[in-house]
Amino acid sequence: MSIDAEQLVSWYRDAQRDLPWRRPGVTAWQILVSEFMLQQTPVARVEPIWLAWIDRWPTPSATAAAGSAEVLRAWGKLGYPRRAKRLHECAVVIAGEYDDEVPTDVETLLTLPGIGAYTARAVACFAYSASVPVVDTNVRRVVTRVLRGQADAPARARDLDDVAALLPDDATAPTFSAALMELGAVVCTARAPQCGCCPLTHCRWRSAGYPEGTMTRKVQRYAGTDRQVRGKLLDVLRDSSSPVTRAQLDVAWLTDTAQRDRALDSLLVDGLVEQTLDGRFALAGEGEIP
DNA sequence: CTCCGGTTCT
DNA sequence: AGAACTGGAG
Repeated sequence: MSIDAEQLVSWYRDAQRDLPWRRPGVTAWQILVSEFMLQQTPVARVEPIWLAWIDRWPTPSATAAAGSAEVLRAWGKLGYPRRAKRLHECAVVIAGEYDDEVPTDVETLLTLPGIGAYTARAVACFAYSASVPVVDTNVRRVVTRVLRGQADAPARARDLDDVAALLPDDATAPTFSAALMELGAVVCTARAPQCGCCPLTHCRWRSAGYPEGTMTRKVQRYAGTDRQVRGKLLDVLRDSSSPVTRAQLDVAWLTDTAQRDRALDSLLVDGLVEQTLDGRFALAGEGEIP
């Protein structure tokens, strides 16, 4: 059981989106930055921020030198700001321990902050053309449908090996991986798949008559959660170039004071916010000398 | 397994 | 009102 690499790759060569991090001349670090930003975040929202970001900080050392507070500010409202902190930490390590060059092997990449199983392989594959399986939610969905005939399925430890077995045994492997992700992103989508535009001639899901998915997803609310409160608190800190008082933070969320306190505490624990000696609050690294 | 943003589309 | 979005870490 496999996926026709020829069909998929030739479709990709013609139909791929013109994304800025896919253009020639983009460095491994800049691809790494795009992968951090794309974690759980749609392409359309990442694009403008990535363009401004690499123009301002094109290298790990430039990013490290900027300081974590400025990096958190530039991250803006992209979401999951812990990613920004980890990206800055990543820059510090690469600049300091790897001579400003992104490591090429998956094992080393996995040791860096914010880089997990997906991002390590995405960087190795897309930045260094390594023939490694790149498995994100899109790839998992495509493989589940085409090869297993199910609309969706939970992630399994086997997924990595299964996708590795699908890779063509030649130099087109990285393109095949990009194409698999692209197919999941624009054709074989979660909600309204465009099967009429699918380049694959064999698909078990189609043969089976598109059976419904059975996965019960968790609701992941946002309004009224601690995450929203954390966002409100960070809004205040991003907009201030100097530390703010507790009272200035308190007005950001008056609905539930216990929740507000819990949110602020979690930001301190995550290292996104720091308290100054006089008891005020600031973005982490605000006081550092750039 | 849970938590962690914020926007957009349906 | 839900769901989806190129995940990682505790």
